[in-house]
Amino acid sequence: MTKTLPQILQAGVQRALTELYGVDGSSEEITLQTTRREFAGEYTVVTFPLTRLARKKPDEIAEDLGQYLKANLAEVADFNVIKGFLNLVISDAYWSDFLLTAAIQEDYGQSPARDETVVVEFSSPNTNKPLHLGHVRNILLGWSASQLLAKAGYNVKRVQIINDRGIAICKSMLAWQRYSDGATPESTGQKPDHFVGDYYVLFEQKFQEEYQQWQATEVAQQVLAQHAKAEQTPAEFFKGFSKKYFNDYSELGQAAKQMLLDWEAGETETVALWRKMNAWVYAGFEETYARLGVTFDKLYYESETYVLGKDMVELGLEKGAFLAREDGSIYADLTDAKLSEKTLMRADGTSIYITQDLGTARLRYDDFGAKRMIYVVADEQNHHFATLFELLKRLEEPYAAGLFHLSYGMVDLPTGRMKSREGTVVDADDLMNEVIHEATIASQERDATSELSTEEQKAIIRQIGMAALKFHIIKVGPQKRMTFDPKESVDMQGQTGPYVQNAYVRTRAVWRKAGELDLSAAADYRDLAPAERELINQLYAFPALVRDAAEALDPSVVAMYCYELAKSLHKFWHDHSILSAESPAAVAFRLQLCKAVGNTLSAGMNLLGIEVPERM
RNA sequence: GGCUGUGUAGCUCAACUGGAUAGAGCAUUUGACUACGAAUCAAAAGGUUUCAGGUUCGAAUCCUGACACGGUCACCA
Repeated sequence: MTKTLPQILQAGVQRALTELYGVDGSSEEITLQTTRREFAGEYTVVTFPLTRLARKKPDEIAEDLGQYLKANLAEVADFNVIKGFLNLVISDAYWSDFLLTAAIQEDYGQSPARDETVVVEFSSPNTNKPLHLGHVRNILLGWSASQLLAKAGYNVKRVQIINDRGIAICKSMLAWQRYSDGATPESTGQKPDHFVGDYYVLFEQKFQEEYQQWQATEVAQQVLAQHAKAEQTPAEFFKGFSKKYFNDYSELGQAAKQMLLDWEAGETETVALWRKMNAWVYAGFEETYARLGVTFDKLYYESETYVLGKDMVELGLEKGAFLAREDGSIYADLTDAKLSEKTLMRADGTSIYITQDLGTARLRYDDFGAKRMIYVVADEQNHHFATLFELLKRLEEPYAAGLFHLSYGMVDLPTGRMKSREGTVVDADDLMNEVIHEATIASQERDATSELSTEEQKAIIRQIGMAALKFHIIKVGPQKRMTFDPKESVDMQGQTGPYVQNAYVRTRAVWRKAGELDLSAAADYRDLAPAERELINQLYAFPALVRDAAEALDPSVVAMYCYELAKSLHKFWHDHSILSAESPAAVAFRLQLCKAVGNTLSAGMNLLGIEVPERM
């Protein structure tokens, strides 16, 4: 392994401190950062922290260090001092050599494989309705995170747990049973997950109707009189009462709950219906996943995992990690970990939601031997995962230290929060159709691919539309709650996916035009232009950036990087000729530069799950 | 109320984890296609980083306290 520039410079400064001032500079006191764009140079030493050691003024230290580094390090060609900041200019020879030997490699940025498996769980939908915008953010994050980890050398397993049982799917089932008249996705021509989702919506409608009628009854008025607070209007009260109504009064609620019981009892007809409707949903999901370009290594089904975990609770009890109450229920006291008491098993021996998560974690460890597992789940479940991880830690599970909740903010619309009950949910399929539609219009205006077949054109347009959508979502840091404006998501100019794609397309176009050329002269090229230095410098940052992003599980930094690199390419393109450059050396060098930039843009976008077309 | 996240240009987001004059895009105004692709480039304008203290050479970033908006605090999933 050759040393990186920061390592070389750091060591150089350390030696300089010893030789010039006779002091030992520890690496913490040497702050090295990349130089801001408005100054000459690529790396900057901040000398303020060194004043105590050297007992000199910051700018004098900077001057001393600059002289020393320029004289003693081949990599440092020049320097300038502004206040206490020492800006170092790296030599053209170093950059040129780096570009032609390292950055040009096909797999540039790929870390060597390590013998460590990471499981990434994402998407994990319910099966009662189709995927929506919230899932899209989840899926993009999960996919990118897994790509990043793979690029960083990990062996990655992508999984999801499909929430295929429970009251929600029973609602869809019941509504279908009562109101469908035997309709199927085939008979109506609908996408099958949408078909099922429509019955879920229908159930809610029918339930609301029933609820409305009930509110006029005497029973309802009695309930109102007894339970409503002083300042509540009847409408307000009934709004909050709907869950209780569902459980205690509703005929539809009773029927749905009965269906759940039948399912748990393995009643044949119910199970058959459940199978049929879930099969429809899976067919629909598969299509959506395919359009999004994601795949999974293993699917877990809640219907199979929901019974797991009980043995672990028992084990925890034996170990003394968990406690039993007088009624026989089992709980964990997590108050010393700033969490609350958490019940893990009811007195009747039935389990709680979190119990199955214990079991599923163990199941995955057994399946993959992974000591790191990442759960991509929205931040509304922060507390749940904090609890889950604490429990696994107390059970002394071997993978407990490697658990991570990749928590992300939920997606709002400009009009506010998405609410399925109010019908404001943005459907994933509709969204994709919309961006592809916009890409079609934009493409027609430009007419740059008309010599290609219709098939090829459609494929490119799909890639452009999906790039716009994905980039728009993934560029926002995960932790941040984001506002999704559909109008902005179809933008194709400025800080967007298509902008990056366009930069890539340019690097390909110039190579197509170049044909067969002798590129050996590239190494003779001297006097790099600022735009060239900028590009190479950015390329240089890529591997470390990928490693950092993988460690932080933050794809948004990769998105910003791709944008910045594309921007530099566009500027370079505008300022310099490539094929008619001033010398054969310049032509060759710039072509190689284009190749390296193109490769890196492609690799970066691939990390985000975004394809780059050859033309657009 | 406890815990937790967020608050930066009109809008959507950055800021290398304490460094230089807080940066991009969109929108607005203006300029550049007879060039290897204008889905591009260049320029203007836009800020008391929610507020008040503190820590130090230096704060959007760290600490304290407010304020605003989310989330969460089940023997629900």
